[in-house]
Amino acid sequence: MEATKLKKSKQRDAILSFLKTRKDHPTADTIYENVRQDIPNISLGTVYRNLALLTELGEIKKLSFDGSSDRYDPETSPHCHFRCRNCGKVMDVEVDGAMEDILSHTNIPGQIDEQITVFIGTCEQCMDKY
Amino acid sequence: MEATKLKKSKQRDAILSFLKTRKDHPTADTIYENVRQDIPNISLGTVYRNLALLTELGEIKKLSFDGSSDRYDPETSPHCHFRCRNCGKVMDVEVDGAMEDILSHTNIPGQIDEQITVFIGTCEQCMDKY
DNA sequence: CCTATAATAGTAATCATTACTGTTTTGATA
DNA sequence: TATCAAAACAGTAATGATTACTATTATAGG
Repeated sequence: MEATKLKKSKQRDAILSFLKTRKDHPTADTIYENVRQDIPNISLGTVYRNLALLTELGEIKKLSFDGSSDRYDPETSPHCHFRCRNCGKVMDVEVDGAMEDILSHTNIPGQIDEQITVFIGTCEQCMDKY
Repeated sequence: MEATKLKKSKQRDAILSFLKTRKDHPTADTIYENVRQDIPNISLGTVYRNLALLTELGEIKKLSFDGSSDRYDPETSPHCHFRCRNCGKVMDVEVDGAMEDILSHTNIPGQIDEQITVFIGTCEQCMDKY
């Protein structure tokens, strides 16, 4: 399996630089709608293909949640997320040190590459509403 | 919103009791194929509807992963999972104490109902293969 | 038994994502 | 700068898991 040579594309650049302006983990469709402001005839397939490629290259992270579209995160350093089950919002969560601790408590056979932690609940704004 | 009165159904009982025999977190389709041995004309929609109902009742847990079908877990006490990115297998992981620790390291605004932790990597069997 | 309604089987629809196809862009080389 | 293979693209069709719909059947209270 030969490593295929990467060629630059303005579509990919636009997708990545748009994502870097956002802290709200947008979906492929949101990215599409926004990048379309600059590149009107970009196709949704191109957005998906480049998001997959960027994820593979480790430049971004893909976040999957129950029952909703995948989201994309420009922040690749280890951190975890909080998701509001009322409004669907996804926020970053700091967990200084705790991520390493958890590994010392487990006994998993095999090799661990990645750890995903998501807190599910109700965000402040949605708490205030009801 | 009136609480609708639950009526028993042999389909739901069969789904739940089948799931309780398994430790491998089967998908809706696997559950369907197995329950079909006993109830040949059960429909896939019935399986999905009852899995959703049982999840809502808190009798089982639904597990969502990137790129694959949802899985269902008869074990409702807090624990986390390991997923092999090679073969897709999902295993239970013990994390005595560590789950509580992580919360003390975070500072989330809002109310937390649930914490999901998944380790991604390569399982022992798949490591041996290559 | 009667009746209201929960639950069902079977099928159709939805929706996010991926695959396909013919065209355009990129970049290495002459 | 002209040539050429491969990467990337736009546009569209296909996929696959899940949900919604509809007419029928099963459940349970009076």
